[in-house]
Formats: sequence, C-alpha cells, structure tokens
Amino acid sequence: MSAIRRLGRPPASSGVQTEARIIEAARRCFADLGYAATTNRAIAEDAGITTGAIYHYFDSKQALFERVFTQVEELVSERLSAAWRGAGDEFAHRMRAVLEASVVLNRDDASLARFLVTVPTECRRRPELAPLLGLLNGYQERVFGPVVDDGIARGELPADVARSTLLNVIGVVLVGLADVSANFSSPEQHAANADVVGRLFEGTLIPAPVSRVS
Amino acid sequence: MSAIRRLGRPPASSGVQTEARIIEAARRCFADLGYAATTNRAIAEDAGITTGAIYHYFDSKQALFERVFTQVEELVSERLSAAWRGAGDEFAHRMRAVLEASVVLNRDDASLARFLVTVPTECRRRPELAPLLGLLNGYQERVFGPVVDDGIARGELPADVARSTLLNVIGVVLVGLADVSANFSSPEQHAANADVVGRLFEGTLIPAPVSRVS
Amino acid sequence: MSAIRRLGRPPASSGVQTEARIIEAARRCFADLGYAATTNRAIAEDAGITTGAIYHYFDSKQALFERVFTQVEELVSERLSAAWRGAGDEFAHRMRAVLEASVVLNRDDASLARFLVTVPTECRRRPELAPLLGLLNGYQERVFGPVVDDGIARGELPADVARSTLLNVIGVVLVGLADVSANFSSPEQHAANADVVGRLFEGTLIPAPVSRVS
Amino acid sequence: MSAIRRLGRPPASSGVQTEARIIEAARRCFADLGYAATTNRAIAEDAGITTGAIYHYFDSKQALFERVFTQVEELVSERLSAAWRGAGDEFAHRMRAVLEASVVLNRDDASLARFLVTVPTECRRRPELAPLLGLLNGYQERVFGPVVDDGIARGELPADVARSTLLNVIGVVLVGLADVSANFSSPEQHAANADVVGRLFEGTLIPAPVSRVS
DNA sequence: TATGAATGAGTGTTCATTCAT
DNA sequence: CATGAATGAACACTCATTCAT
Repeated sequence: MSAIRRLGRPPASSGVQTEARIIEAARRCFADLGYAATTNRAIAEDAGITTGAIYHYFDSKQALFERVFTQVEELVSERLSAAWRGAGDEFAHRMRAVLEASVVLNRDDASLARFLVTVPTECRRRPELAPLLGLLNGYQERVFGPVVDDGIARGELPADVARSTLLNVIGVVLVGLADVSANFSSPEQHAANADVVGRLFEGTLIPAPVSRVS
Repeated sequence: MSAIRRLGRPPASSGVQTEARIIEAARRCFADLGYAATTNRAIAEDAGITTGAIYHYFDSKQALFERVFTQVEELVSERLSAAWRGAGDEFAHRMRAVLEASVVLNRDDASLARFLVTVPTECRRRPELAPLLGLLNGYQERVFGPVVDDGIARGELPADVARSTLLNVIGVVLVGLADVSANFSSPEQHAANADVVGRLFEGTLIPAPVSRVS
Repeated sequence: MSAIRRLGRPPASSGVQTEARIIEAARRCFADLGYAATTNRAIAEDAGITTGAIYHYFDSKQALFERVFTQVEELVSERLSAAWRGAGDEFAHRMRAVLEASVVLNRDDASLARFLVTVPTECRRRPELAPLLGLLNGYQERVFGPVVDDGIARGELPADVARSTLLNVIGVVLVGLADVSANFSSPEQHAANADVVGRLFEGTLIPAPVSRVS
Repeated sequence: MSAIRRLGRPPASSGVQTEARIIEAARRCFADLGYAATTNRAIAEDAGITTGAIYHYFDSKQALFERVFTQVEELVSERLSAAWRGAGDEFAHRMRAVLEASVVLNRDDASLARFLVTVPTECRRRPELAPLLGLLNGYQERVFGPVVDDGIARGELPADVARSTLLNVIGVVLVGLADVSANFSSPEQHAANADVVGRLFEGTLIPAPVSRVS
C-alpha cells in the first residue's frame, strides 16, 4: 500500500506486542485505581501509546476490562489448582499449598491479586460488568470444588456444614488475605498472615480446649 | 410521592435532619458504587434534595466521605468492642461474639460493612483519602488489641506468632467475610460462613487427625 | 408581635446602619474583585451579615452595584468640582487643584477611585449595567465642562481643538492616573505622577523647543 | 454557515490553526468580558469548536489567558518600540510616534489594547494571574526606558523628576487613552485625543502664558 | 430585621469515544 | 498501525436568588 516503509519499527508482530502491553497496563491501572478511576489515558501512557490506539484492539474500556479479567482468572486458577494437586491428599496440606502459592503470586506480581480481589466489587458496582461474576463463581468451584469434596469424603471436613459454605470460607480467607495484603501489609507480613491462616485450618493455632481441662 | 420542590427554604425543615439524610445517602452510595463512581447527584437524589444543598453541609465530596467514615467507624467499633466485652474471657468465645455481632450488623444495615470494607481500597486509590488509613489502623488496635493481648496472656494464642500478625488475621477473616458477603452471599449464607470461621478459631472445624494424638 | 425582645441589639435605626455597611462592603468588593467575581457572600461577610439580608435592602446584585455607583459618583464629583472652584480662574491652576484632590481622594479611600475607574469597563461588559455609562458622561460634563469652557474663553486652551476632545483628555489623564495608581504605584508615586501630569498641563515639563534654537 | 459537526477528527483540520483561532477568540472574549465573565463556552463558540477542544491546547483557562497575554504583549511592545525607533532622537517626536502607533494598533484590532489595558486589573483581582504583572513592568521598561533615558540625557526631560515617574507618566497617558477609547470614543475621537496628548508632551497645548516670558 | 435552608442554572474541567490522516 | 483532533455528556462545585422561620 505505502511504498515507503518506515524504518526503526520491528516489522513482525508488533501488533501482538502492543496488545499485550495494553493488557498489562490495564491490569495495573484497574488494580491500582479501580474501574471508574482508570482512564484510557492512564492505560495508554502506561503502555506507551495514545488513547486512540486502544480502540484498535478493544471495542471499549469495558471490553478491555473483561479481557484483563479472563487472562488473570486463567493464570491464577491454574497456579492455585496446580498448587494443591501437588500437595498430597490431606485437606490441610492442600490448603497450606494454596496459601503458599497465593503468597508467591502476590509477591511476584501484586497487581494480579489486587485486580482479582476487586473484580466482585466492580461487578456489583457497574451492572455492565455483572456477567463476570458468573465466571468468578465457576472459578471457585473449578479450583476448590475437588478440594472440598475430597475433604468431606475423607472425613476431614465436618459433614454438618454445607459444601457451599465450606467453599465460601476458602474464598473468605483468600480474599481477606489478599485484601489486607493489598492495603496494609508488606510481602513478609502477607506470608506470616497466610501461615497463621494455614494453622487455623490445621487446627493448631489455638490449643484444643481438651488439653486445658486435663 | 415526590412533589416538585419550590425555591427557597422548604417548610418544616431542620438542617440537622437534612444533614443526617445526606450522610446516610452518601454511605449507601459510597458503599454501593465506590468513591469515584458516586456522583453528588446520586447522593442528592437518594437524600431527596438537589446537589447544591450538599455544599451547605459539607465542603466537598471528600469531606462528606470523611464524615461518613468517622461515623461508620465509631458505630462499628463500638458494637464489636461491646460484643467481645460481654463474652467472657476466653479468646474463642470472644471471637465468636465478634463474628456474631458482625453478622447482625451486616443484616441490619449492609451498607455499614460494605462501606467500611472498601475504605482501605479507596484510600490507596485516592491519595487525598489516605489519612483515613491511619484511623483504620488505630481502630483495629483499639477494638481487638485487648482481645489478642488477653489471648496471649492466657496461653490461648501461640507465643511464637507476632502479636501484629494475630491482629492482622482477625482483620483478614472479618474483611474476607464482609467482602464475600457483600458480593456473593445472602445474609443466611453470611451467618453460616461466620459460624464456620468461628469454628476455625475454636479449632473444631477440622477433627484433629492422627498426628495430634501421637 | 413577639413578646420577648432579644437583648444586645441596638433598637434604633439599625436598618440604616446595616444598609450603609452593605454599600461600603460592596464598594470595596466591586473595586477589588470586579462585578463578576464579587459574590454576594463576599459582600455579606465583609458587612458582617448573611447573604439573605442583602435582599432586604436591594433587589439584586445589579441594584446594589447601581446604588454604590451613584453614591461614589456623587461624592467624587462634588470633591473634584469643589477643588477647581477654589483654585482661581486659570486653567492650569484648576487642573492642578483637581489632580491634587484626586490624589487626596485616592489616599483616603483607594476603593473610591478603583471602583469608579472600572465602572466603564463593567458597563461595557455587562449590558444590564450600560445605563450607568450615561450618568458617567453627564458627570464628566458637569464637573469639567465649565473648566474647559473657561479655558477656551480665556484663550488658554487652543481653539482648533474640539471642546469634547479637551473634555476627553482630562478624562484620559485622570483615568490613567487612577488606573496606574491602582495597579502599580504607592500613594507617594501617585502624587508624583499627578505632579508631572500637572506640569504637562502647565507646559513646563518639556522646555519649549524655541529655547533650544537660540 | 455552521453545519453540525460530527464526532471524530474533522477533515482538513490542522491543530496549529485551531490553536490560533482559540487564542484569537480568547483575546476578544477576555478583552470584552474580562477574565471572570469569559466562559469557555463563549471562547469555544467564537472559535467554532466545543469547550472540550480547548483543553487539547491549553491546560486551563488561566494558561490560555497567559498565552494570550504573552502574545499580545510581544506584538504591542514590538510595534511601539519600532515606532519611536523610526522617529528620530527628539523626545516629543518619539512620543508622538508612539501615540500614533497606538492609534493605528487600536484601529486595526481594538481587542489588543482593550485586553492589555485590563491585564493589570485582572492580575490584582485574581492572585493566580499576579505573575503576569512582573512581565508587564518589564515591558514598560524595555519599550520606553531608552526613550526616557535619552530624553533626560538630551535635556528634554527635567532632571528633577525621578526617571521612574517619567516612565510611569508615559504609562498613564497610554493607559488612559486606551481606557477612554475602549469605553467611550470612536476611532476618530481616539486619534484626536492622542493628538492632544501629543501636544501636551510638546508643550504646545496650552500657549505659554505671561509667566514664561518674564 | 435577619437567618439559613434550598434551588436551578451555570462554571471549569474530564473523559470515553470517534474519526481523518 | 497509530496519532491526535474533536465531540458531547458528564462531573464537582459555585452562586444569585427565594423563602420559611
């Protein structure tokens, strides 16, 4: 089309690279500033382009958010799934492995957890993002469903508690850890917090009351 | 229902009442939509006034947010403090009382917890709100500091875990519960979740396995 | 009407005093900030009342401005008229007296001149104030008309210059002096400036070129 | 005439041209309405764009004002400097040349003088504009400093008057002329006024009376 | 007489989005 | 592929004005 080829620009696959840079920049911005406060301009500057270019790759800010979400969700769920799969059959061991994996994830790229933690809130706040909530529920089930099922089957988890509640509680501690970590704690503190939560699941944090009677 | 208001001072209106209505409306909006997405107009409509009237009572959106914060923080910390103070000396009992109080609070007015949970995130996102973070830290210490200290003194909490980490973990579960409740669960589910977390602190969730016997 | 009379308030003629305070406050504000940037609130605070009270005495901001104008215009024109009337018949002497009076006026209450100088500009800017321009023209004619007429009659002012132009030029130097004084100069500098202008009218600033030939 | 503009970049539009149009429109509006009463909307309409577009070229209304100022100040000071430089060495001739140049400037684009005259007042009124006052002082010195110095050196200006006062007085008559012209006079009247002021500086307005002979 | 609650129109400014280049 | 000019709707906030008290 254009006879003169501009020099200095990598001829191959620059589009793919640009798209990836936009996604990363968007993840950081959404994680740091939230959906409402993240401007296309902030994303563009972080990615080293101009706002118009975003629209070559994404239809809208919302579409970009959704793309970031699916990418983060895949990565995190794979990591956490892999973690407990490599930790034997015992429930407490698996939980500990998951907690440790979440600490590592958080240490390597804090924006992953920060982003993921705020997704539910953003979904509640912006109705147009609500469909993502369904994906998040599926994620919880997919990643931790087998852990809970095995725990119940093995008698490690009490039978008088609803399965969904057990799933929920795993979410509670992971969300709580990530949230506290994002806002208050250093990575070291995050690790310490995760360790104590692991001990909660092992039942070793608080000495069983029986011993006090004797 | 809502007749068109005329100019001038409306009959039978007290400034104190209006101010209270604005604060309540703002709490709901901030909790539901976040700081950035909450518009003065949304607050005004919720409070049954026009946007200009807000500025008779508050200097800015930020000042209004701060006012909501201090009010919520006071109310919640009083309730939670009262809860464990009326629950004997045992750590696990106190935690259970706190968890139950948080369930009640959440059931009575979900916007209280929703608002409070998002404060740290908002503070990180908007530098001008950062000073509130200091107040939140003080709150954690004020409300739960004695609980942790007594737990350590009575030997119910392990001595090999830093006091600050124990405090943090209490925050983790409360934040996690509120967050999950705000985004996923019904009040009933919230109560069930809190109950399971209480059992975690009692060490009774997971039947101590073989290893503890030996 | 109300049986109980509030104490501490001067029972007599407080209304008149309040009105005067409002007018003074408005003059200062209009002079300092201009019509557009002067808020009712600024005036009210300067006068020690609330904005609502202004509307007991004046129908609108515009009416208040007009009232300030007529008051200032009367005071200044009386002072300047009196000045040249007490300075003999010679044109240059009369001009000098007028200049000196303007210096004194400016020293005693700078807001008088500042206000008056900006009136024409405000009138051009806000069409609703335009009628005041007519009054200002009448003022020029009333105060300086006789001075110019006598100057022409006495042969002190050249016959080949239109009377209106001579009137205009008196306005030029007075406006110029006030403007420069308002924005740049100290009272002392204002006096010095006025003195030099006086010498211009006496023809003694620049040595007549004749002398240089000889 | 003004068709409804569509979204996106308008065809055949150069940013430089638009920026220039905005500056011109702003100069007219600021000159006519003053800083406070000039709305972005007025500027935008005058420039044939929408208000948002202004912010592609200027950070704020204030920045736009400053830009207009520097442009006008440069243009006017160059014109007036050139005028007296081409008028020989005699002080009165130079002043006359300056006055005539100011008449021409005013006739060609009245908004130049109108804008410039109101700058000091605006600077006093809005503290954020105050820095411009310093530039204006420099301008007076730069343009008229040599004129005064030469006048003193050549004995045309009296040695008993402070140099700064002489500079001030030049400002007084120019400001006064522009002000009166802006508010009262036609271009013809302006020229006549300037002519009379010129004669003041030549000492020929008032026929030196008896006293000068003796 | 004076206050202070409230309105409604307006301000400067931001921003997601569109589109010619 | 990417830029940057431009829009239009929104935003937080201000202000002259009205009116019950």
